[in-house]
Parts: sequence; C-alpha cells; structure tokens
Amino acid sequence: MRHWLMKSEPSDYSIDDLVRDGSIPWVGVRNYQARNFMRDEMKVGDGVLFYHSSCAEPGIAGLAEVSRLAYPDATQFDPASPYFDPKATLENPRWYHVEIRLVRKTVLLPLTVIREFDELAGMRLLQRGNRLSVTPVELKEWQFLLNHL
DNA sequence: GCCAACGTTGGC
DNA sequence: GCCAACGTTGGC
Repeated sequence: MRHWLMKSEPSDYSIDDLVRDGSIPWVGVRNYQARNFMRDEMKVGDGVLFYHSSCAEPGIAGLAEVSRLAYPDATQFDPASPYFDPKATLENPRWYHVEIRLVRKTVLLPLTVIREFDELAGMRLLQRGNRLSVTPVELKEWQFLLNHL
C-alpha cells in the first residue's frame, strides 16, 4: 500500500465539501505525471493526504483513502466542461482519475509548520518549483504526519 | 497582484 | 528535435 498527497483549492473543493459528500471523483487533472500516478499506481485503500492549496492558509486539512481505481474522466468529452479536451476520444481517452473517500477531517497542518520538521524535508510537496497536484508520500513521512494530525 | 518555476504548444 | 513563447500553478 502506498500513500499520496492530493491538492485541492478549497474555493473549488474543500475538506468540508468532502465531509459533506463522503467521497469524490477526482476529475479535472490535466497533467500527465499526475494522471500516471492515478491511472498506473494508485490502488484502493491507499492513504491520501488532502491538501488545501492556493488559499489563505495552505496545508493538510484531512485524511482520505482511494476508494475506486482510475477510470476515464468524463469531463474530457464534454464540450461544455472547462476540462474539455478536443483531442480525447471515447476510444482513446487521455485523462483518468480515481475516487477518494474521507477518512477524517483533521486540524489544519499549515505548510509553514510542515516545513519546520526535518523528518519531512524530503517531501515532494516542499521541493522547489513543485506544482504537481498528485504526489507520492514516503511511508516514513506518512507515519510521521499521522502522529501530528 | 507579483513572480519563479515548470509544462505545453507550435513554428521551423 | 529544438526552443521561444505562452499559460498555469501556487506561495507570498
């Protein structure tokens, strides 16, 4: 079993939305690396850190888990969707996504605090220029974080 | 709003 | 296949 960090802008979809919904299809990812993680590597039961980005207080806001394996993202076929991709076809879908289910909302662990732990210095989230919305989390990082959430 | 960093596009 | 231009991300 592996572990992941997934970013969401809370103005778009927040941890409270996930509390309300219980689970969510993670549609709209349009980056190949992030897609590959979801399509090729994420398994049901994998742990997920739910991260708030592009907001007043970025940080980890909750715990979730993968609840469904990747399948084609329907929004790529919908001309009315902001995620529409004219180069995608039903026979040859380009974008895939998993679904995640809430485990629990946590006290917000701010990015500024995450940066202070030496144990987390290797996190992909913290590497300069990192913009990936789905990143793997090492087991040691995951275990350390669980003790602080 | 600024800006660094990175990904994608498209002309050649 | 190169690379300049452009768009996006995301912290501050």
